[in-house]
Amino acid sequence: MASPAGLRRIATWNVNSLKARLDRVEGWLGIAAPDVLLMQETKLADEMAPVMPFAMAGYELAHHGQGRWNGVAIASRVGITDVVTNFGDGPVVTPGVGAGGGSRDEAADPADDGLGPEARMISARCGPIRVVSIYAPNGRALDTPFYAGKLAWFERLSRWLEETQDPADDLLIGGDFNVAPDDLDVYDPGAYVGATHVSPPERDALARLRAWGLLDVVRPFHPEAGFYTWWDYRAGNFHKNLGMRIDHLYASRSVAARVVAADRDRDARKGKLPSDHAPLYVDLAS
DNA sequence: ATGCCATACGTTGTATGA
Repeated sequence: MASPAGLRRIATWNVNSLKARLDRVEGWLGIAAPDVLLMQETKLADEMAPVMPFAMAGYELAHHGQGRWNGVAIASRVGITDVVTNFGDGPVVTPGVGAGGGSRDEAADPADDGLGPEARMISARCGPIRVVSIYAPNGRALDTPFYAGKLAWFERLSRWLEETQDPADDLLIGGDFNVAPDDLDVYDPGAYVGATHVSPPERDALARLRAWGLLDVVRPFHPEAGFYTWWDYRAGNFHKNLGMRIDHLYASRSVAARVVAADRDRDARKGKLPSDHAPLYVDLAS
């Protein structure tokens, strides 16, 4: 009799280019041995996704990218089925715009570079649960259309959950939310007054996700200050632990009840040419 | 020391990141 699919560890990592980081990601798979790895900022087109290197490591790879910016992926060694990208909205076709161009709709998508909608969401069933890998927009500054676009993107995420998912099911959503939910998640809250990542509307967007039926499954295991997932490359901020906790793993109640440990791997942020984010992971009871 | 920015695209620099 086959044992149930062994899903013990789920991780998320903003790799800041999967092409540039492939060796480090492969190395980390060998060290941390996650069963599922959610990735963000792969910065690859789908046809450039490193399917074979992941296969050699024992993982199937589902990738949703656009090329130069953004890009999200799921690697799994417990199966990948029922993949959904971009909330199932599919490619956006602007009516009346031919190959020769046409006016861009800045209000609808301020970051639209003409290469299609930004690749910021991919979801799949991996063994017994559905996972979602997300890369929320940065927002840049509060008085820009990019900030409004960030809030609209979170609304789209909430609406997708509300319309297509059931909080009673086994679900985990992880990634780079680009929001620090609490002042404890910022090295210097005073330095971030009036900035993105900490504004009440952004924090409300995360609260709406929790209200739908998701729980932060990392913070309960690490209530301490200074538990960050991102550090600016510049000014030795990593080495001074001047960072923010903006990567998160949120789980439905049934999954959250099975989480027995959570941590981030600061070692993966060390050394030459690291990502500016550390991987974050949870362990589930069998 | 964990050690003082990195990515892609492209060209002598620009956009982006958070």
